[in-house]
Amino acid sequence: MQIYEELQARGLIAQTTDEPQIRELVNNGKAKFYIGFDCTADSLTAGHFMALTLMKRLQMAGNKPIALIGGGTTMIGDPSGRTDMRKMLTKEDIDHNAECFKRQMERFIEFGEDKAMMINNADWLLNLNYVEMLRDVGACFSVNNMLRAECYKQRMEKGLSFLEFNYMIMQSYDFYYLYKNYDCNLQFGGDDQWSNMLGGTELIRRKLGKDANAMTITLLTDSQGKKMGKTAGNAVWLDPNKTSPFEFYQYWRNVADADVMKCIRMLTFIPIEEIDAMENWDASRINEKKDILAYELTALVHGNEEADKARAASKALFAGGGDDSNMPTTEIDAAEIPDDGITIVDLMMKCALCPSKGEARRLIQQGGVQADGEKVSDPNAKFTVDALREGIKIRKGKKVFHKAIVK
RNA sequence: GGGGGAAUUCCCGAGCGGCCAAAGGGGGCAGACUGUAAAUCUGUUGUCACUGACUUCGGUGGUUCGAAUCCACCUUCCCCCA
Repeated sequence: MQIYEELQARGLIAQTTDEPQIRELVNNGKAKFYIGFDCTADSLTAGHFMALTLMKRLQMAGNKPIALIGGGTTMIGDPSGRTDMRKMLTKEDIDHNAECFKRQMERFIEFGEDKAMMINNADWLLNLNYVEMLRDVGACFSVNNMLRAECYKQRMEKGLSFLEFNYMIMQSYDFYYLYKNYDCNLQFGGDDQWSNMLGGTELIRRKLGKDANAMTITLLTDSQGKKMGKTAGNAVWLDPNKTSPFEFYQYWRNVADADVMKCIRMLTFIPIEEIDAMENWDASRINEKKDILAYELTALVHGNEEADKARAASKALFAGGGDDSNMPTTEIDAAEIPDDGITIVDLMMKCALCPSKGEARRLIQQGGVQADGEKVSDPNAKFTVDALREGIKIRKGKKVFHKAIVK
């Protein structure tokens, strides 16, 4: 099976400009494609992960990826799919974020001569001269068409600033620039980027009379239609300091039944044939599938060693017994504990298990807290320094485990 | 440039000068049921020294015994006209 067919089989392809052409390029390793990443935060997220795997897949098939860091476009802010304006980031923030992105990508994709490239669009966008730029490409955009674009639809109701309106032009300019200077003939991106990407192919056609192509990847949504890669509104980060490998593992371990196979297909590198075989597994093996998904992804992002640890910690906690040495742990200084012991509420605060004492109390009153396997029902229950020397396992709710230990 | 309207807690959104820590919904968290799933039901959802106190309704002042609510100015956003 060739790469394009594989992408199809994995359900990754959403829209394409010219399918036969793209297929031809990609399958013969002749594609030089780019994917843009706007650096709105200091870490990539699970949402970017699919784009990274796509780059890797195509790279393995002999194509050349360009990772475009959006140091310039982030100055504008993409309004696609948003109902409100993004917070404006300072130049310094953006530079810092771009640097973080770079480090994370390097761990995942091979960069270097003849391999993959990493470029920052700040290099050309920030030096553009307004009038020159307008005369150069401004005439190639029809405001009438832009206003019809799907990506602005939501904002037409709530209001769209001129700043953001220009995002599409910047992104189009990127593609044009890369096409001219780097022979980049393809752009890939999330399906929400479709209109921005078409802006680029259109610009290239008008300016150079050449055809460039664009293809979007299916957005990873759960069975409820919500974007995946978020918990309670917070992103699942690829940076281990922001989302620990254990949490990362747990996120995927906890996906809904209905979403497991989809995630395995779209995100892992397990061969299609094996995945097809998994589809026929007995329903009772559903948890096995979730474990595979979680393990594979954790290993890809954090390495096998961390994935092993996360899996071991998970097994120890949920399957009972076993090794708990990988449980998230807070070390407390003995001096911080009063002579007659620390209350469970304070202890939970120390471990950052809840944002306020009130919430800790409520949790306890509702029976959601256990210490070393025993339900704690009194918010004033105390633990002495001696008891804590051995370490106490606190369990919050069903899934959050934490060890507190005095050193 | 002219006219009109809006800003409330994580989000949407109700709110009579005192009975407002502020309805309702969503989301979150916890409990029950389960399989670390989904669905469902229940509780809960500003902070703390928690039968009490304190801080919150875009900002700053003011009126009042008392202001989310009234007034002035400012900021931001939306709509209509140019």
